[in-house]
Amino acid sequence: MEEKFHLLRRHFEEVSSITDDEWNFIRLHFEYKSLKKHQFLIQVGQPVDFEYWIIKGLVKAYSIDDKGKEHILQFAMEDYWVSDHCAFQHQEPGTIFVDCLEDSEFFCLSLENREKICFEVPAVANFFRIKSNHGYINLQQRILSLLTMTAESRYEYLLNKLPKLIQRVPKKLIASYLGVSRETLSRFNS
Amino acid sequence: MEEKFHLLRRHFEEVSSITDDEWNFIRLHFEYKSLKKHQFLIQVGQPVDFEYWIIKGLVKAYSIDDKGKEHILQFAMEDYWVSDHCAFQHQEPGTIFVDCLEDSEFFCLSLENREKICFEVPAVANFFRIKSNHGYINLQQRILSLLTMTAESRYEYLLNKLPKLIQRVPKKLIASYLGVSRETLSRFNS
DNA sequence: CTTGAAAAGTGATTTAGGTCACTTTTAGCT
DNA sequence: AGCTAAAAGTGACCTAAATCACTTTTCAAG
Repeated sequence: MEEKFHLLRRHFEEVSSITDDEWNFIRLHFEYKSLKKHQFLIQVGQPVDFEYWIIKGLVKAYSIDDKGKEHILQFAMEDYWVSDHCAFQHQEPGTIFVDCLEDSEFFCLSLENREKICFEVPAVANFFRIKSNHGYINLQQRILSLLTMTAESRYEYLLNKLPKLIQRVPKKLIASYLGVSRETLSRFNS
Repeated sequence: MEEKFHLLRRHFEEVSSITDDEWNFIRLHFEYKSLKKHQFLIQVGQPVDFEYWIIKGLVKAYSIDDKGKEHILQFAMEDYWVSDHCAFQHQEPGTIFVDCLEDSEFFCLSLENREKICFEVPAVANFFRIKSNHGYINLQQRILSLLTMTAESRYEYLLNKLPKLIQRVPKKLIASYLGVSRETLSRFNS
């Protein structure tokens, strides 16, 4: 566990360094959680009590439409943050599912604890500010890719950007992330 | 100008209140800018020196593809922040255009000044953290709408969510924001 | 007011990608 | 190793939306 907390500290310090005292305060506000493949981290209609930092593993965040079709909002693996941010922020029931594609481990941060450490330790507020900003930029680029690129070039782009991810995830889920049918994606390689 | 700065202060205080001293420090870090309809705030290839808070007016942020087609990333009006966040954050040349759909006024914040006031006044770090988080949530919802909804229901959804915007913006730009052709959008009403 | 340009509407045609139905391949289990 | 289930591939067909070409309407500037 010490080792795992060390990874989290290193993650925080990618943005700006923090003192040992600050760190000892911060770490008290995280809980540890471990799940097996196929278990749910978040479910539609259930409370969303935490944001999760992934120590190890891989999850998918997705919503299911009226026809039962899955649409993937995000893949998240080691060193990523994941939650139903909307439901979490407003402390409302979940609007999406998040489940594990591999056995996974998490550090869990409640809204109350997040606000506490942000207002107590300014470096943490800046950490989340900068992380959130990066996330925003990434989503803008995904939107642009959805507006401007064909399904095939979105696929090539993703292959290029996250090659390790593609290896760990079935192609039908990649299709669902790209907004393309499984069959169409399958015809791209050929 | 006092009146305009007052609006900006009120905007900051939507998240958490700040002292007069803090405010007097903060406001020194903003510049004022005013542009006429059709003038550019940001251009591809040009430096992106600021993030902009819109005092008054309306702008569009968009990229142009190889066929010369415009794809709208964002509309922004009074009380919104706009920039080429990606280029701004990395202090690189612009990757998108931002121009005015109406005569507009802005408060401009440089990266250096943003970091200065964030690290000097923790309330500001928290302000941007929370704003950025809200922005992230909005973009996630837009991605979901692009993945799960038909063009027509995206249009209805937008009509419902931002009715005032639709009145101020030509339909062909709405089409470009929704990722639909002008002609197809035009057939939806009938 | 008038007039020229931009925006919006509309019909005909094309096309990217979806859907359905089926086969082949791959990967976990015990 | 052998078996089942999930994943991936493939052909035939369908459909939502793009594109092209043109007309009508609206709007802003002299």
